Formats: sequence, C-alpha cells, structure tokens
Amino acid sequence: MTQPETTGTRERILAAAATVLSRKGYAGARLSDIAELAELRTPAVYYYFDSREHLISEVMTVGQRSVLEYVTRALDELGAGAGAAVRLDRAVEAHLEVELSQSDFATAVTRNVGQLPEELQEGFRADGHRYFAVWDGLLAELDAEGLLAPGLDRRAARMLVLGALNWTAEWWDPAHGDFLDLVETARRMARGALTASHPLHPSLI
Amino acid sequence: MTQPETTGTRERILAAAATVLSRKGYAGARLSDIAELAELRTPAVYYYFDSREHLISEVMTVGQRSVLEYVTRALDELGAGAGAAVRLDRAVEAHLEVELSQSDFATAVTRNVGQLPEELQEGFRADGHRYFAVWDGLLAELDAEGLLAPGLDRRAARMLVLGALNWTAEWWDPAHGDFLDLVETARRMARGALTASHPLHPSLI
DNA sequence: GTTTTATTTGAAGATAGATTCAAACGCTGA
DNA sequence: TCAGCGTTTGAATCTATCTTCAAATAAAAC
Repeated sequence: MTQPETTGTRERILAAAATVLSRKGYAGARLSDIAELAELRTPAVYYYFDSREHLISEVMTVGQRSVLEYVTRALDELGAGAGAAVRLDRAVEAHLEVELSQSDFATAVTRNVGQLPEELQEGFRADGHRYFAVWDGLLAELDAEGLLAPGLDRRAARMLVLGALNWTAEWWDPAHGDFLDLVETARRMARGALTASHPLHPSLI
Repeated sequence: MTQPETTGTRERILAAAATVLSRKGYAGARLSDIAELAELRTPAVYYYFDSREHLISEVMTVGQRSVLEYVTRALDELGAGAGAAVRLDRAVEAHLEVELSQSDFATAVTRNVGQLPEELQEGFRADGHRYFAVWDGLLAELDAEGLLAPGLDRRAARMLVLGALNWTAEWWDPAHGDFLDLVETARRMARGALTASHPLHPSLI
C-alpha cells in the first residue's frame, strides 16, 4: 500500500518489486517496471540482487514472514488473560491490517503463491506452514474452551477463513469502505465458520 | 479440472488456455504451452483466434459466464418453495462445484481478474456484476425472512464469502479432502457470516 | 586534492515468445 | 484422379525483456 520514503536503495527496490508483483503477478512483473518505480535504471537492480528470481524470492520470503510476525505479535500483545474468542478476533483484525495497510509484501504473496514455479516456493513454504500452525493453535484454543463447532473439518475451516481474508486484497478499497466495518464483518464470518452456533447457550442445542 | 476429450479444435484450444491460464497466470500463459496442451503447433492457434489477447479474453468471458449460469440454474432448480437459508446453502455448494469440479474456466477467472490489463476486463465485468447481484439477491431474501444479521455491511459480507469460496481453488485438492465436507464447512461459514447469531431463537438475544 | 571504492548507467548480447506467411497436408465432391 | 477448400505446419520476423559489462559518476578515505 504505502511506500516507505527515505530508505536504502536495496529496500526501495524490494518494495518496488513487491508493488509491481502484487499488481502484475509473477510472470508479469518486469524488471524495468520495478526499476522505474524505484527510480533507477534496470541494470542497477543487479548490483543488489543476483537475478530477477532472487529478487522475487526475497519479496515472497519477506511478505510471508511479515504476516506471520505481525499476527503473532498482535496475539502475544493480548497477554495470557485473553480467551480464545478474543484472540480469534484479534487474529482476524491483524491479518487484515497487514494484508491491507502494511505494505504490498503481504499481497504479493497471497496473489502469487499459486503461480510461482516450484523451485521458488521452497524458501518460504516453511513460513507458510508456521502461519497455518498459528491458526490451528487458535482452533485448538477454541476447542479447549468448548467453543469450537463440533465435527468441524479444521483444515477446510482454517483455509476458508484465510481465503476470505486474503481475497480482500482483490476488492477492498480504503476509499470505498470503512476498515473497522470490514474487520467486524470478517470477525462475524470467522466466528460463524469456527464456533458452535450457540456458544453461549450450549444447553439449548 | 477435467479436459473434455473429443471436441472441436477450437474448444480444445480454449480449454487448454483455461488450464494454462489458471496455473501460470495472465502474463505467464504462453501460447506455446497452450498449443502443446491442445496437441497442436503454436501457429494453429491463429487459425481460430485473432491474437493471444482475444483467446484469453474469451476464456475469461466463458469462465465468468459459466459460474453465473451454473449457480443461477442451481438456484432456479430449487423451485419457488425453497427458503432463503436453503437457497444460500445451494448457492455455496454450486459455486464450489463449478469452481472445483467443472472446468478450469472458473479458476482461470478467479485467479486472474486482478492481474489483467484494464482493456481486457471490460468484456466480462458486466457478467461479474450480474453474479454479484445474484448474491445480493440471496442476502435480500435472508433479510426478508428476518434471517440476515442486523447492521451487516452487505458488500463486505458478500465479498468475504465469495473470497473464501474462490480461494478454495488455491488449496483444495480432491485427493486430500472430501468435497461434501468442504461444502458443509463452507455453508457453516456463509451462514455464520450472513445470518443472525441465533436465527432460531430470536427471543433469546 | 587525489586515490580508492561504491554505485549507477548506456550500450550491446542473448533468448524467449508472439506473430506472419507461404507451403504442405488431408479431406470432399466431381 | 484431381481440383478446391479447410486446416495445420516449419521457418522466418519482430519485439520485449533479462542479463552482462565496461565505462562513467558519486562518495569516501586518505
């Protein structure tokens, strides 16, 4: 979203690559576009990166990692007292924050993982799994508190929720809607997808 | 997903283009790959299509339209007696069917709309809006039956649900999970996102 | 102020992919 | 058999993009 202003050339190229990548896709991201956005001639990129692939790979790694770190930190900051439902709400909010407001690195990842050549996926696949593990942890906490919907296909539920969140990069426009409304709607969806229908009155089921 | 076997050459090229497009993205879809999948030499494509862009554009149009038609028909077949909740469930199922089992046309659309050059989007933008209208209709029906969550940001809710469904193309693998489980989980999510928390016991709220 | 090092660039090379086209193929009807 | 038409192809062209490299520029060290 926002381009950091005064920063080293290498960072500027990396950020430009994230932006172009998230708009044009893996194959469509031209080195010349990236260089132009970073206010350099194309060959300058090679002073900082071995090749186009190395550059793109690093964008992906940074993007994947920043989502993991941002959401993890947000959850950590809640402290030990927070219940599973509150933590789920916070995770939804944090994911949307990093996806929509933080930078183009996150969207570069979500919009391109599926289209990357195999070799490129290796590096950040581990971080991807680690992020899934965070969400699986949230489901486990919900379960421990008796909030998780019984008989739930956990993997499917986790991916559906993350899919809804990731897809926001395709349509959400800060000019068009209020971020907090989006968060509220997304939280409702996540709760609906994961928790039992009547979590507050289990005796009525 | 599945490639129809005995069909006209033009259809074969179109289907091959859908497959390549859904795997490699707009910029990454090479005419040579498409031709190879269609068991032809590259120049043969030009006998049926004016250019790469025309071919891709037609894939998109077909994909967008097939989703619209498939889901619309599924809803129509429910007949007039079906309530809003049942119709929502059917729409979720139908969307997943066409996205995951029908063909690569649908996934070619969902995985590429965001990355297409502006000119290419024109043709099928209208169908996209028509499809959104179908879902807005479902929300209106839920509302009419008093099932819709009060104070809901309808646009956000609609896009979150569709995002979750569209994203399945990125991760769902028929070998890895049961389709009906996925449908059930997705229905739960859609209901959770759209309907009031206690639709059956409104008096308890 | 001059030498040294880091950074950036213009120009050129190499390759891949879209497109054109004339020729070849193969089928159908006389 | 052959003339004609629809279809497919190999070879050639054109263009865009990645990459290399030696030279130019800017910055730093002395």
